[in-house]
Amino acid sequence: MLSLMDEANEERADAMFHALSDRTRRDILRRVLAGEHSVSALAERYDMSFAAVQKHVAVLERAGLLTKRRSGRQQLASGDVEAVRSVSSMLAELEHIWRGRIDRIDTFLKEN
Amino acid sequence: MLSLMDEANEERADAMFHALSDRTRRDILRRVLAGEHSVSALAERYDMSFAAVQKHVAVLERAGLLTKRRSGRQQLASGDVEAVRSVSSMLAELEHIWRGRIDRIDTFLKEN
DNA sequence: ACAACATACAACCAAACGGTTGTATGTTGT
DNA sequence: ACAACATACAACCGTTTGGTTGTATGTTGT
Repeated sequence: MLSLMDEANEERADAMFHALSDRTRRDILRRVLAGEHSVSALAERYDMSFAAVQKHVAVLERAGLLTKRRSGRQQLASGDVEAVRSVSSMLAELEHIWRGRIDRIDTFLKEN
Repeated sequence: MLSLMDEANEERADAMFHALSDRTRRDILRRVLAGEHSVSALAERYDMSFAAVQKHVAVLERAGLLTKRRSGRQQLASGDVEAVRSVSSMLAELEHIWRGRIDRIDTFLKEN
């Protein structure tokens, strides 16, 4: 039960950090967090094929970092700030682990 | 000048997010944030070869997420919380971009 | 001195990644 | 109806990734 949820969380983490590990994808994410953009509007901004940009958008979508909604023949992509926050909270957990270590050191120093 | 700094930052971001995109590496990072561990002590914890774990440690080190110090024949790895914070601040920048969008929407709604 | 240990690194391999081109499927405007 | 547009997706290709084994180098304790 617990390990299954952890497994799912780790999988989400894998997908999110992987999605964020590419420059073009981070740039796309900035644009779609600032506002809705169609896939072709996004593609115009980069020096690569439409298909390449479309794949990057798909990676971000699979990671949950953006969602798409249809508007006529266009697919409008929009950044999901909640997903960004969930990545932040994973990092906050890491910082929390570190703080525990520092607290242990402080306690040791004060008691000796 | 500015673009060179951005280039360096993007490269750091690439390395950090890539380092964080692997389960085993995130787990290693948790351990070394909690306290110093030798590479072989870390390797004992995982169902893979010593060399594989050593490579994971090297990836985390190149990304600046951990540092090593020699102690006799051991190499003690320690997590760098500042690097974790710098990743957090990249995400905070994304959230800031999103907030700008929301503010623009709010302003529009109030003025109309 | 030397055996055991801790680490690093090269060479190799299958799988995944980031890009390409080409094709299929909807949607729009005339 | 149909030409143009917007998107999706398959097939392919060179590079990178995450793993392996084997070997070299340094350090320790007896």
